[in-house]
Amino acid sequence: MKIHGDRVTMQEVAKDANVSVATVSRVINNSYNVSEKTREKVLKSMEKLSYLPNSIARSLKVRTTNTIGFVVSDISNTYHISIARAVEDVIAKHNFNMTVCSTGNDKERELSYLKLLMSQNIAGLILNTTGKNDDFIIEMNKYIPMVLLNRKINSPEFVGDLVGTDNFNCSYQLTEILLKMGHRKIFVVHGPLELSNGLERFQGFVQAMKDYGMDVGDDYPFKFNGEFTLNGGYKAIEYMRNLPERPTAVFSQNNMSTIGVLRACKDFNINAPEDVSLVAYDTVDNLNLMATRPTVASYNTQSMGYKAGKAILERIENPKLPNREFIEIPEIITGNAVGVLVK
Amino acid sequence: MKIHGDRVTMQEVAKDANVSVATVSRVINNSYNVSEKTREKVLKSMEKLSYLPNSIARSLKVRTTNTIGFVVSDISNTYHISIARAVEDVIAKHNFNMTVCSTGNDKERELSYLKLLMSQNIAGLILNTTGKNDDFIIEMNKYIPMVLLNRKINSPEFVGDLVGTDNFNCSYQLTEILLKMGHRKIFVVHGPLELSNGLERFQGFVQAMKDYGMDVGDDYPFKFNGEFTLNGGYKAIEYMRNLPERPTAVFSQNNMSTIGVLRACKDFNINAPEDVSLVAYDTVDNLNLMATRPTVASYNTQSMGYKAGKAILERIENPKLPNREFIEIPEIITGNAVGVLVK
DNA sequence: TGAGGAAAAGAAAACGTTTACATAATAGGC
DNA sequence: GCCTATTATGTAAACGTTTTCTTTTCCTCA
Repeated sequence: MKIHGDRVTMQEVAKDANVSVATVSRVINNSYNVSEKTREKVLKSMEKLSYLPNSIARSLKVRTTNTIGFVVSDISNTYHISIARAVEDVIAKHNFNMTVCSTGNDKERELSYLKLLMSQNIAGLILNTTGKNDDFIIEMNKYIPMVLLNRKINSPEFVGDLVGTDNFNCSYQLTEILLKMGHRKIFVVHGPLELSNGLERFQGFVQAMKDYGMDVGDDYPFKFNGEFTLNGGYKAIEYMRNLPERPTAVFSQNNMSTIGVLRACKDFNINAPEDVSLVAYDTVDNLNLMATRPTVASYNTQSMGYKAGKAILERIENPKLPNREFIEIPEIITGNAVGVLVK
Repeated sequence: MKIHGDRVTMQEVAKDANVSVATVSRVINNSYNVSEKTREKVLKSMEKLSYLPNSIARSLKVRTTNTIGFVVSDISNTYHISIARAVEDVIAKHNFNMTVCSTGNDKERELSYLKLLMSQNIAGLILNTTGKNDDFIIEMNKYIPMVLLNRKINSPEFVGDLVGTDNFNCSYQLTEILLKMGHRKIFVVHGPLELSNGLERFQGFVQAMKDYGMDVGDDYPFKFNGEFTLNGGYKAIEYMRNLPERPTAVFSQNNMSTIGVLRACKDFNINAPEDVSLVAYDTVDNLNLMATRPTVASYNTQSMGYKAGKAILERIENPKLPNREFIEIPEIITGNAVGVLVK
């Protein structure tokens, strides 16, 4: 628990350069009132002693850090990590770094991470929330600039930006692809409906169905909450197999459930597009190398991360920026797992 | 740049509870010398004011933080991120969090990240080094406990652990699979030979070839430095196409180059195993869903991350632990892209 | 040459904790 | 009830910076 040795401090640099610590501080933060001669002297001493500033001490004084919090349901989800990677690129240029946290959509875990981050005085937060800690987040938001990822916070008090996708419309569009091909019995593997993105995607599906004359009510047989997880997607297909009537198409509403769906189809020998057609919200890793490729709505996660990174930096600079929304447009990539329904 | 408001401090809690700050500090760190009565009183005040400790101030005093640095070439590489995820799970239980950094194998970027982390007084570092900043790392290592990932540091001064794979033997083994099937003209897409893992994998290949009577010298025609990148893997195949003589098998030595190889094969209509057989070090995402599946040496990255997380915690607790090595055993997964050579 | 002002440098307080040390309160033993 | 040993609490210094306020040094110009 104890650091091995003792690092060299400003005091020592000051002594070595025969100036006061204030002067050393000034050359480090290159403020203007320091003569060229002493600046060089100090720089030389810093070099000689290989001085490294203590960010902790600095942070205590200036009351902010160089760290951005990045809190998502699962950092190992390629969707999230590729956003994170882009964020990193943006903020690294400003000498920021990034603490990443996976909540697993668990209320307690999210809360404890948020508290930890807040106690660590992070400069800003990029958050894909579980939706279960709105009260705390609103409180935290009074101190920490925030950018939301995909999931909104239901409160007028929230101040910050949102980077996300057009859940409703994109979902509508994907559903329509199937509908236009004649599919009507569409099995939807949706996500948690408490989450704004889960709900909106589901609603997009419902609306499209409605517009084509299908009513998706409580008794609609072809739906399953896949929880946006791999396991959930797998279970959805297991469930589907046992239905008295088979759907002709499957619409999985996020990348993880899509992978689950694909694995289950493989395991149970369900072929696409012969047995079912497949469409999916989000793309999956190595899609172009896969044997069975659903038609997907692919988002440019790099661009999303870039925007999120830029947004949080701007918001740190100016915390009272008006709320903004950055909505990404998907690219529809047609796969080989979708076919016209032949009756 | 300025935090919105002012958070509540220990002073205020002390005032509210009508005790000294020392007492508040004591109940927070629940040291023993505090009566049940005042403990309750303080706890109540903390609750009432929703007090959150200031980790920065604490860190300044106790000279350590709750943060682990995780520095790898590319955090969005599924291999790394899934290790990171496991590390996170381990350390989160101890109320640590993790700052992740991608060096892109760039010397300067790695150096600036390491300096930043050191100035931030991280408690420990998990490092997949570029191999280009050994001097600084050795210096840093005097202050910060370290666990290396896959790539060694060439210095007797280094104190820390290594979590890695048995590069030489595993590479040998994969090569031998091809050799036993009759392949002799094996195209090896290796990594940077300055890196310990790059070199050892290459050497494993060379040794296996030698043991089967093939000499892989400077003039061996079937090799290409794919730099452990996707692009590199792709270029390797482009290069291979233009060789006067075609190899009968390809051995790509990390996951990124394997993806590059697979994409290139697809683009150039090179079929496996008809045209070439494919083996690979590391597995790739969604392998089981892919049309062309190389035979791979798959590592349990979760277990590796678990070990790395555990190791760093132990080392933080006790910095003068002897150096340790945790070498993971691969699972060979036979794919459909490997075939016996028919002359 | 000397006064005045600008520029450079220093002294010291502050950021919010922890902790060694000092003091006050309590309990136990007679 | 008094003394002592113990436990509980308080005081103040320290962690390594930044920054305000002073003081010193250096010019410029009459």
